[in-house]
Amino acid sequence: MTTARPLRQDAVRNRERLVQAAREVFRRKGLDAPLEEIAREAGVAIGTLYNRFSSRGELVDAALGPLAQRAVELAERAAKAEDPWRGFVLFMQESCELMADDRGLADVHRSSVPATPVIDAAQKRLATLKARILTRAQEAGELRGDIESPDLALLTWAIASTMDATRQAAPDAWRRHLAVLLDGLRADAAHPLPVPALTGRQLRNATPS
Amino acid sequence: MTTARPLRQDAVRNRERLVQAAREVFRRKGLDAPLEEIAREAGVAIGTLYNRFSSRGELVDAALGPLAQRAVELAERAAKAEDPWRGFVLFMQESCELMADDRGLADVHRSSVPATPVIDAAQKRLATLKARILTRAQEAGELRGDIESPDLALLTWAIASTMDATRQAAPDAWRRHLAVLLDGLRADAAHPLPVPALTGRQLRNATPS
DNA sequence: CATAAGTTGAGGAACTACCTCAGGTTGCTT
DNA sequence: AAGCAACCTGAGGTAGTTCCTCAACTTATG
Repeated sequence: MTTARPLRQDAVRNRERLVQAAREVFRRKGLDAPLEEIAREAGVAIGTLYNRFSSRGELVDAALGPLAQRAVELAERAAKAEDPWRGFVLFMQESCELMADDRGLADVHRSSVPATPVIDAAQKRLATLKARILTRAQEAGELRGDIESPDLALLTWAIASTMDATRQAAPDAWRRHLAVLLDGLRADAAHPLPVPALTGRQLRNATPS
Repeated sequence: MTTARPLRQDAVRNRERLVQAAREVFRRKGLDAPLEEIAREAGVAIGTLYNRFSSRGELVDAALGPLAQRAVELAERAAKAEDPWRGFVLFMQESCELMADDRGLADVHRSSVPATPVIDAAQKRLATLKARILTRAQEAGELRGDIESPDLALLTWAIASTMDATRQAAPDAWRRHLAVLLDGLRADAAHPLPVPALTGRQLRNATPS
């Protein structure tokens, strides 16, 4: 086992600055933002970034861990809402709000992320909760029954795309998009769907933007 | 006025090959595909491409003109369908089918195109027809009344995104997405929308993917 | 103050795509 | 069939991006 020697104080400080900067840059530009920009934002040389984080993944983990946690907590709340349909709507809306505010977090939802332990765990947990939220709303008879988890993933994905497109011009435009989708997701609006849902495998094979 | 001397035969042949190749490559990769790939597909040197087409726009015009025309014809048919709602659904469905088959054409719908005369004209015509199709369906009481043209543009955009994502893994997945959207667009499914629609200006300022 | 830990940032490597132009080839005219 | 202009070719220059390294310098710490 590797005995980790404590970091020097300036190194600790720089690490913290880098994490902050990464959070901010990822928020603005998504998880594939140039690392050099993060170093600049942190007021630190690029070499220092590579000293502290040997890969983008480590930095993503450090920066997005807390945020991903918030997304999970949100899902947990929604999964235990008294009214299953309201829980579903709540989840969709607040997830989207988080995504609208943070491109990096949107990348997590879209799974367009370099796999990292922390993010992976959050995604797994999210997947479970999403399935529960969906099933509950269906069993309550409010959410249409022919929708499956992968559909939800795809729709979320689509909303993330309109967000990316309209973020500058009209930061709230996605709310209309989501509202129309939600209306289409109600059981009483349902007309038969033309093709079967994606399998999990197909969804994983879907290429991020 | 410039007297255009006729092209030499080999030049004519190469030009035609380039247009064919461009159609194919744009179809697969979208309108920002590398020009070198088009030249390769045409079995012609890159210099020749630049001899025949001084800009990407000219090539786009030559390659997509006919296809854009088809999209317009489709809209014209839909705009004069006996049943306005069926016309609307038809338009959405067939437009999406064209987009699913041709990434380049999807770029036209998304307006993520270097402005060219031919494409511009097609887009203008399409915009008019779309507005008519929408209005008719609304006046028939089938399409929800709180939807406006820019909404439609955004939704089409979103579907194009899911297409891009799932094209390989599940080429028909977008049909489910569209179906849910259409259900949400019916007048009898409508719940009030939370924010105003995009203005035309905002839509134009929206950034392509 | 000695030393190891840490920082720095210019610079090399690897892509990608664009566009040019000198030199070779070929169609077309007479 | 000769000669010329039109055409084709593709290596190579330009430009932008991002990644990552490392020798030289600085500084925290015991």
